Amino acid sequence: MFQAISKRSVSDEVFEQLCNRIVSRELKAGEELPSERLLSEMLGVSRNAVREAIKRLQQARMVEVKHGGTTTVLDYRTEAGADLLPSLLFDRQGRIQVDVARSIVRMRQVLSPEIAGDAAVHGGPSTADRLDAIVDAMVVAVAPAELQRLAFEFWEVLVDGSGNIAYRLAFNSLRKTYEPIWDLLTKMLGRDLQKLGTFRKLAVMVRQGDRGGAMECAREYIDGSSNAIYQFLDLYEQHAHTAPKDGPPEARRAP
Amino acid sequence: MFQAISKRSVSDEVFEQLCNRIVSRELKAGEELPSERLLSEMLGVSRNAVREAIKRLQQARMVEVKHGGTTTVLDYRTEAGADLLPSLLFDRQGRIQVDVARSIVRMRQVLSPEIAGDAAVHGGPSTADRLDAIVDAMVVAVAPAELQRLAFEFWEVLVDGSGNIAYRLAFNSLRKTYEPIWDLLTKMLGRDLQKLGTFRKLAVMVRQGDRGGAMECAREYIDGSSNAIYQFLDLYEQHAHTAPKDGPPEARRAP
DNA sequence: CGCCATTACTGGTCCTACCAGTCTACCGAG
DNA sequence: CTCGGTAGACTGGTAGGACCAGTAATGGCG
Repeated sequence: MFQAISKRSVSDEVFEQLCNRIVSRELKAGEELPSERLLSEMLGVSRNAVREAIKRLQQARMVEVKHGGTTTVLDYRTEAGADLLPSLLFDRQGRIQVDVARSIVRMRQVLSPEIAGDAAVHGGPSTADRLDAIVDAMVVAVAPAELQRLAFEFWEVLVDGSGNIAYRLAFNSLRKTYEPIWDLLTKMLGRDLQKLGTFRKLAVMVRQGDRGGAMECAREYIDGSSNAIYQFLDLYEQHAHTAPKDGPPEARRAP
Repeated sequence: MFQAISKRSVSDEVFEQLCNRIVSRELKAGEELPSERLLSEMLGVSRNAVREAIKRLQQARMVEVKHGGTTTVLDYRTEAGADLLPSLLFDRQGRIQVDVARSIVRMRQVLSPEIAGDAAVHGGPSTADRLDAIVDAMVVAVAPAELQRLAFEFWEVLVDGSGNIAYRLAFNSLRKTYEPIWDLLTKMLGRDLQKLGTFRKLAVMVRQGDRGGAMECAREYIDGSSNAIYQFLDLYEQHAHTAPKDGPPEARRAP
C-alpha cells in the first residue's frame, strides 16, 4: 500500500507550525505574533511564505491582522469555523483527541436523522433512485473498504437530497475531519455496515416521502454506528493513559 | 451610527472576485484558472497578491493547485466547508439568497435543542449562573438591539456549556453568516426576544440537569424565532420577484 | 511507430525596494 | 507642568524581478 508522498510547500509548513502552536495554546489568545520580517528570519524562509501562511490563519479567523500594527492571536474556540476541526482532531504527537472526536460523532449523530427527514421531503424519486443504486452496489460489495465507501456515498446523496446547503457544507467539514482516519473507521464500523436492510428501508422511506419514517430509520443506523465509535474512543482513551507514546499506526496520513 | 470603513486590501479584492465568480458558477467546477502571471496582469496587481488570494481559495477548498500544472476550480458544494456560508448568503447584487438563508435557519433550529440538552447534562452550575446573569441583564435591557445581543450571548454560553467543540465551531460559522444582517434580525426577532420567561426556564433546566426539559424549552423558543424568519424570507422572496433590483438597505455591511 | 529529450509552460520561493498605516517617544508651545 | 503635535521607527501591504521546481506537450531520433 503506497500513499502519496507529502510534498508540503514552505508556506504550508509555516501555516501548520503556527496553527499547531495556536491550537495547542502555546500561543495564547491575545498574544502578538512576531513581525513578518522577524518570523521569516527565525524560520529561515522568505517573508512571502510567511505572509501566505498568515493570510490563511486570518481566513480561518485564528489571528487578526492590523495594517501598521501587529498580528494578534484570536480565541479559536469563539472565532474559528467548522473548517478548523481537522486541525483539532490530533495533537502534535498524532494522538486522537477523544473529546474532539466525540464532539464530531455527536454532531453527525444529531444531524443525520434530520438530513434523512428533509431528504424524504425534498429529495423526490431521483434521490431515491440514486440511493437504491448505491444499496444495489453494496449488496455485491465484498471488501469492507468498498462497503464503507458506498455507505458514505449513500449519506452524501441524502445530504444532497435534503436540499440544504448548510447541512451540505457542515457535512463536508465533518468529512474532511475523519478522512485521515478512514481506515480506522472501516474497522470500527465493520458490523454496522452489514445492515443493508436499514439502508434499503431508508431508501424506501425517501421514495415514499415519509419524513418520520426516514428519521427513525436513520436514527437507528446512526445510533448504532455512533455507539461503536464511542466504544472505540473509550478504549482508546484508556490505552492512551497506559501507553501515551503513540496512537494507532494509521492515525495520521498524508494531508 | 458610524461603522468601520472597509479598507479591503488588494489581495482581499482578488480573493473576493474569484470567490464570487466561483460561487456564481461563472467559473464552473473543473475549469482552469488563468495562470498566476496572466491573472496578475489582467487584474493589474502583483503576482504576490494573486498568490495570497489563491492560497485562501485553496484553503477554502474552492480550487485545487498543482505545482507545475494548472489551478482548477472545485465543486464547492461537495468540497467546501461551512466557512463558505457567508459568501453564499448574498448574490452579487446584495440580495439575500433565500434558499441559503432557510438552510442556515433550519440547521440552527435543529442544532439548538441538542445544544441545550447537552448543556443541561455537561454545563453544571457555572453555566447556569452565567445564563441567569444574562437573563438578569435582559430584564433591564431596553433597546431591542441590546436584547438581541444578550439573547445571542445566551446561546453562546449554552454552546460553551455543551462541551462540544464541533457544535461550537459550527455555531461560529453560522454566526459569521448572519452577522451582516444583524440589524435585520433585530427587526425579525423583535417579538420572540421578549419571551424572557423561556430564557429563564431554560436556565433553570440547565441548573437541574434536565436534558429533556432543556431540549423542549429550547425547541419552543427556536421554533418560534425560526418561523418568524421563515415568514420574513417568504415575504422577501415575493418582494424580490416584483422588485428584484435591490434588497433591504441594511443587507450588506462592511466585511 | 514508439520512446525520450528538449522546451515552454505552470506554480513555488526568494529578494529587494518601496508604499502605507500605527505607535511612541520626544520636544516645543501654552 | 501639561498638552499636543510631529518625527522617526516600527508594523503590515504592494510591486516586480530573478530564479527554482515541477508538468506536459512537442518534435526529433532510434
